[in-house]
Amino acid sequence: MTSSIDTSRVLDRNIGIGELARRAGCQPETVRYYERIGLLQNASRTEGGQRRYDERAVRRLAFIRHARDFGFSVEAVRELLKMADHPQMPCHEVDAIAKHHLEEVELRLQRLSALRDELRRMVSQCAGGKVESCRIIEVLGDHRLCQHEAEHGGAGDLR
Amino acid sequence: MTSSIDTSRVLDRNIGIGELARRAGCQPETVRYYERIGLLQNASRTEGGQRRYDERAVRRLAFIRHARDFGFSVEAVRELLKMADHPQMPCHEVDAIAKHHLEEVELRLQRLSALRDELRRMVSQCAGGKVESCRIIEVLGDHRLCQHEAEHGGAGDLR
DNA sequence: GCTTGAAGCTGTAGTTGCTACAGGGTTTAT
DNA sequence: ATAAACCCTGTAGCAACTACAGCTTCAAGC
Repeated sequence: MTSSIDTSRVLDRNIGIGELARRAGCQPETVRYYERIGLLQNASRTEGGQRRYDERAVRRLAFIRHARDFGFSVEAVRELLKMADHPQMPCHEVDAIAKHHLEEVELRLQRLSALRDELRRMVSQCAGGKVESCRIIEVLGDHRLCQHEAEHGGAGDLR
Repeated sequence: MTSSIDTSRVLDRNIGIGELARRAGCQPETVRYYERIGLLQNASRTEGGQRRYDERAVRRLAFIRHARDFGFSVEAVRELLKMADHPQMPCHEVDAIAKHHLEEVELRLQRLSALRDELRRMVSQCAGGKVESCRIIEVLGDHRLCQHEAEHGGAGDLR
């Protein structure tokens, strides 16, 4: 929170990339990266060429970081920003992006919990003897030992 | 010479990279990649320089793919293979790798389900009006609107 | 005004685990 | 002999940063 007495005018254009990054919870490199890929517009510069930011930039970067933390892809964030920049637009697109993302998250959750079950089973069945008779190695070596069969060709991106 | 009686000997060394890949559920490029990074040993070659595999290679590749599908990193797979190659070793290391992986999966599950809840909340609260009053944009713009507070600096890798 | 240490600059390369070419050569069946 | 299918190497690309190297600038203290 900007507990400001005045400072606003002085500080406003006086935020360096380090402080900006710290306040939004990322690295300066990430900020420069976002600028390079166009999520942040080119910052104003000092005479010496260093970037200087204001509070608006802090909010924008925080928005980006927050959306990224929510797992939105950079491209989705780009869309969301575009919409956030145009408050008069109807928001069904925002909604669509979020819903689509929600679906993907739910899918990943399903896969991941199936994976967890299988791992638990593997781990619990390992008697702790020799590799020869290790249940984990066995299961990994023989797909038929898996409990759930679906998508046998590969679990896809189950990160 | 190639009398059809013992196909096993003839066929055994006669698996091309395409068939190998198909049987293990991946692409030829992936096989070459695994060879390059040392997960698969250098294949024997025909006079013309094409790779030829046997059944053992099929099993090894299937093991790798299966472990990867389980979300084990390539480095973890490398360890697991080393151990699978030495059946007389005690298997507690295998167990440790699997347990460690299980923990990570469970952590990801927790984060992901928190994320799902938040997304559901966001989506359900969006009234479908203008972006101006869009709950989703609001939540993304203001971290304090999140329900769960933990790890406020960023959710880390919550894919 | 000068010095010093922290912070910032650009550009490039690395990360993970593949995938996708381009531009050739080989195998196999007919 | 020829055509189709397969395979080769090497390089570049993907996402989303991160990590340098080798330099310059800024801000604060004296």
